[in-house]
Amino acid sequence: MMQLSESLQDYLEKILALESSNKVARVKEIAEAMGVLQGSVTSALKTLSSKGLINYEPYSFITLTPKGKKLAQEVTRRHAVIKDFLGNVLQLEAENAEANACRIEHAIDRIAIDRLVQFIDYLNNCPRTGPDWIASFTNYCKTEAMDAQKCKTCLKQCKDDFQTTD
Amino acid sequence: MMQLSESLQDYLEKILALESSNKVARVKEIAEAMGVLQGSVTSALKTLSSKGLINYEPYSFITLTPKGKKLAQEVTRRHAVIKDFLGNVLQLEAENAEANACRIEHAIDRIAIDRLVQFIDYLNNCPRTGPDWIASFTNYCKTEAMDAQKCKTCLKQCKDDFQTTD
DNA sequence: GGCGAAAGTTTGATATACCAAACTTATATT
DNA sequence: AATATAAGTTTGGTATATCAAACTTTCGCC
Repeated sequence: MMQLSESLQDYLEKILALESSNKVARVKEIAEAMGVLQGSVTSALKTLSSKGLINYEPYSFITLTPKGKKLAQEVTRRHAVIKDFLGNVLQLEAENAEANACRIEHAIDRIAIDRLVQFIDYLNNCPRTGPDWIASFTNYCKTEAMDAQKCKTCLKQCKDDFQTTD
Repeated sequence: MMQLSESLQDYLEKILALESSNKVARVKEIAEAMGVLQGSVTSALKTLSSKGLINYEPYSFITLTPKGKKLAQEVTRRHAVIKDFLGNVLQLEAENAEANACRIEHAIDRIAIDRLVQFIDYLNNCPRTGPDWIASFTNYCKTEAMDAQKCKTCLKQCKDDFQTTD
């Protein structure tokens, strides 16, 4: 499709978020969300507009075109998937998961994201893993040890749980 | 520590690889490895040299300083961990795992990488998961279905395997 | 309606990273 | 040792993304 710079992808993402909450986006809000000055936003908006991704007239509000919205949603989805993995699988703190997701969303391609979605799904729903396996991973992160006896008990519990809820 | 641009981190990474195989790195080889022209390499080398990360004299070969080597090894480790996860856990094709790792290595921080290492380790060694669980995930990716009966069999097999190898 | 503040834009500057092409140095061969 | 060629460097230019500060437009309020 169209290869946008990381920066422009970020602008689209913020514009979508503002559009979702406020109907439209304004330069000042985008600048605050991006942590840049308003002048930088105006430059970016011109570029996005020239690529047909936003509706932009000087001194007016900003909305996404259908094309821009689709792209913004893709970026937002990548962000959400990665944050989910980092926060709910790796059990990173929310702030850290967010910070890493912001960067990784630009570095990962469609094939990898789609597979990651499948992985998270499988991990959550396979009876051999699921939420209690993730909890046991969290515990492992604290203790750094695997104990054969504990594993045996854990495994038995896991099997019993699945058989009874069957 | 010192925040290097993605590009300079890539240069360090390539220089380490060349140093490992050839003792020293040369401009031409770095240019080939990076996919840029030699003139671009010379510019980057000056910057790396000014930051005390490489030993560089015009028209001579290049080696890493201890500081540069440490940084290069960190980048290389991040790369290897991510490639391992993408290739051996998510089961992406080697080329795709490599391409994504090249980009993600610059986007992920130490906390996330360290946790990912723990996760891969736990996934490989926990009796509830391990290589056969990953194989069952790979199979799931093809079929996109979870079957309670299959799960029951899979879980029983998993438990039996662990008990006998105990 | 006019005016002041807030919002938005423009301009000129900086920094990074790259290329193309001219130029310099090193080397390899005879 | 001379010279052609390969390797390395320099120069000038492009593109992106940002800031600071001057400038313009819009909008609310009296």
